[in-house]
Amino acid sequence: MSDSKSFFGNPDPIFADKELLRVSHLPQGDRIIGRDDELQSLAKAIKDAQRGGTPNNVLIYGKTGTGKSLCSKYITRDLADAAAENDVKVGIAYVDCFQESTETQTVRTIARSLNDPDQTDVTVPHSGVSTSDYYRRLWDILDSRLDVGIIILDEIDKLDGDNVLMQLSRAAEAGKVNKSTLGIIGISNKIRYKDTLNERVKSSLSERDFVFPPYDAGQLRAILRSRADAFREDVLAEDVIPKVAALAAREHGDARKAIDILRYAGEIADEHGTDTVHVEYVDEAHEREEQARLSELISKQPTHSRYLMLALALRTQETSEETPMIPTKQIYSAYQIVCDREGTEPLKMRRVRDLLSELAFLSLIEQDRKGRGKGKGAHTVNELVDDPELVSEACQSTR
DNA sequence: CCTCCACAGGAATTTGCGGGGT
DNA sequence: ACCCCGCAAATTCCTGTGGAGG
Repeated sequence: MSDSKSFFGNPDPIFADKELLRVSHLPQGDRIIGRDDELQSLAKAIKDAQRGGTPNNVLIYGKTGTGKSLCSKYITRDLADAAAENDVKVGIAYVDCFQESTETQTVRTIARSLNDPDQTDVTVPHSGVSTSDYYRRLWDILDSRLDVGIIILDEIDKLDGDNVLMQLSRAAEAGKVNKSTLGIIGISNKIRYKDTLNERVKSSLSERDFVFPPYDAGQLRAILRSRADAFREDVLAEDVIPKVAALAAREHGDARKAIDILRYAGEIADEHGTDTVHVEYVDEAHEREEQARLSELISKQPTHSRYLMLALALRTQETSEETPMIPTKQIYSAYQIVCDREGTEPLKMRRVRDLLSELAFLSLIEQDRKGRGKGKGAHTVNELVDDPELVSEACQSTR
C-alpha cells in the first residue's frame, strides 16, 4: 500500500468480479445448479400466465439457502420476459414477510412494487390510509396496467394472520379485479406451515406444492465452482472449494452460507496481502460469516431491542456463573443504564417484556420461568444464545 | 400437595406519525 | 389550513400463575 501512488490504482489481486459472490446476484439460467427439476415444475405451474391466463398458486418448502427465492425470482422474471413477447404484461411483487409481517405492510409493499406512477394515476403512500384503501389501490393498479400479477411471499410463515392470503386468493372471484388476474408463490421454511391455514386458504393457495431438498456437498461444490469466475485465475488453492462445500453441507446444505464463506475467504487473503486463497483461511472465514450473520440480525432490530441485547450481554459478562441466567428485572436495570448513557428515555417494564419475548422468538435469547420459593413469586430468566462478546460487538457497531 | 407473591402477560387506552378529505 | 383517520408503538391497569419451600 505504502509504495503505491494511488490508493485505488492497483488491480484487485484476488477478485475479478466480486458481484458474482453476492447472494442477491441472480445468475443466468445455466448457472442455477441442481434445481433443474424444480425450475421445470415451477415453470409448468405458472405457464398459463404467459398468455394472460391465471397461473397456479404455488407453495414452496425448504430450508434456508436451498434456492427457493432464487428459483422463484428467476422463473418469474423469465416468465415476464416471455409474456412480454406476446404483449402480455406481467408484474412481479416480491415481499419479504419477515420484514413486512402485518397485513397492512404486506399489501402496501405489493401495491408499491406493482405500481408505476407514470402509467397509473394511483399513488401508494407510505402511511396515512387504511388497510382497505391499500387493497383498493392494489386492485386499481392491477386492472389499469397489468394483465397478470405474480406475488412472491417469502417467509410466508412469518405473516401474522391469513387475512392477506384470503383477500389475495379470492380477489378475482369476488370481482375485485376484472381485466387482470393474479398468482401467488408462497415460500416457507416450515413444512408444517400448511396445517396452520384455514381450509379455504389452504386449498386455494396450495394448488401446487414443491419441496426443495438441501444441497449435498457435490452440488455445493458445483455451485461454488460456477461462481469461481469471481476470482482471478489460479488464486483459489486446490482444496478451498471442497472444504467450504463440506462445511456448508454439514449445516443443512445452505448455499447462501457457502457463498458467503467463500467470499470471506477471499477477503481474508486480500487482507493478508497474498495472491492465493489458502485452505487455512476457510475456518476463519466461517467464523466471520457467523459474526456477520449475527450482526445482520441484530442491526435489523429496533433501537430499544438492541439496547436490551447489549444490557443482557453486559450483565452476562459481569457474572461469573458458567451459564448465566439473568432475571428480567436485572436486565431492566442494566438497560436503564444503557439508555442513560445513550441519552434516551427508557421504555417501561411492560414494553420491555414484550420486546424480550420477541427476541426469544427470533432465537437471539432463550427464556425460562423459575420460581423463587414460597412468598417470593415467580419470574423469567433470560440467557443469550450467542457469545456475549460477539453480541455486544454487534450492538455497538450499529449506530 | 398446598401456599404465597413477584412477576407475567392480557386488555384497554393513549401517543405519535403520516396522510387523506374538505 | 384545518380536522380527522388508521395504524403501530408504548403505557396504564390489572388479574392470573409458576414452582420452590413449607
